[in-house]
Amino acid sequence: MSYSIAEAARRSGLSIDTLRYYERIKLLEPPARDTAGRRAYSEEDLAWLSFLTKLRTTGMPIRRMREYATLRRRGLASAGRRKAILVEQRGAVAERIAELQSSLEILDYKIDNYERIEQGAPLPREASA
Amino acid sequence: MSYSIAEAARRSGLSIDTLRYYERIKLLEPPARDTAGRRAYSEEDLAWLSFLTKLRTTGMPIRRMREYATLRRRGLASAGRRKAILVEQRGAVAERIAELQSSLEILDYKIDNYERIEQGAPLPREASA
DNA sequence: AGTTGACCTGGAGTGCGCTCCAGGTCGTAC
DNA sequence: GTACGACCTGGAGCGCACTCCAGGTCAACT
Repeated sequence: MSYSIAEAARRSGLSIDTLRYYERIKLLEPPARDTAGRRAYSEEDLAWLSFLTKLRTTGMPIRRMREYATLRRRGLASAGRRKAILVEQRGAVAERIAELQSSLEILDYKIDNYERIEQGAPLPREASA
Repeated sequence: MSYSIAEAARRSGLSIDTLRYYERIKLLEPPARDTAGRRAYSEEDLAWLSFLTKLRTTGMPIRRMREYATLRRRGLASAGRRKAILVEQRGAVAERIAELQSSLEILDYKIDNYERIEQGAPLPREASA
């Protein structure tokens, strides 16, 4: 079974333009083509795309995904370096989560202040609100 | 007490260029000037800058921060709308945390696979690794 | 009086990650 | 045989958040 670019876009959640863009910048290996020269994505292509979109969600820059993609093409021998990239990214994600959690507290605090203002309480000392 | 732009940069963690940029785009009210026309940031300016950098950490786009900054200039009457912005941002941050947490799990799973490969285990079925 | 260094302005340039466009080719439906 | 719609290519354009630069002013130090 293979998929047109429109289908691949639908399934991956990426736009058609983005799929072609990812191919240009070598995030994707060029998919097969049908007799008319149109792209025909395989299940495997879609699995890779799905993984890529997950990496993107982690905030990994395209440059780094490209590195990973290149290593992947080199096969098993590159497994160690691919793992290292994922481990590094896991660290970055954990840090970002911590950062967001602490900014959540700040937001809560500020929102609280606004609620007190609504209830007619005095303004907080700091004027940065 | 007031601070030179270099001091303000050091204290806020922003670059001098970014401070001038934020002023240009109206995220900051123009700070006072000394007799030579150089910017002199007040404590209050720094407090606002510190809050801005926190909003930035939450991933709030500058456009939205500008909106907040504009409302702030309107004073107490705008408190409700400012609160709404913060509440919305809190929601966005919570969502982003959830997203990152689920991608952490995916990373863990992938890293696990690589560890099994290192131990000579068979490759996972899916080829997207 | 001259040099230094921090600052000033207006404007151009950068890297990222897409997104859009013009002009063209195919296969299918009428 | 022609109209349509999906696809193709190469390349330009865009929004974001800075970052850098040239050319100039000013106060302080030697």
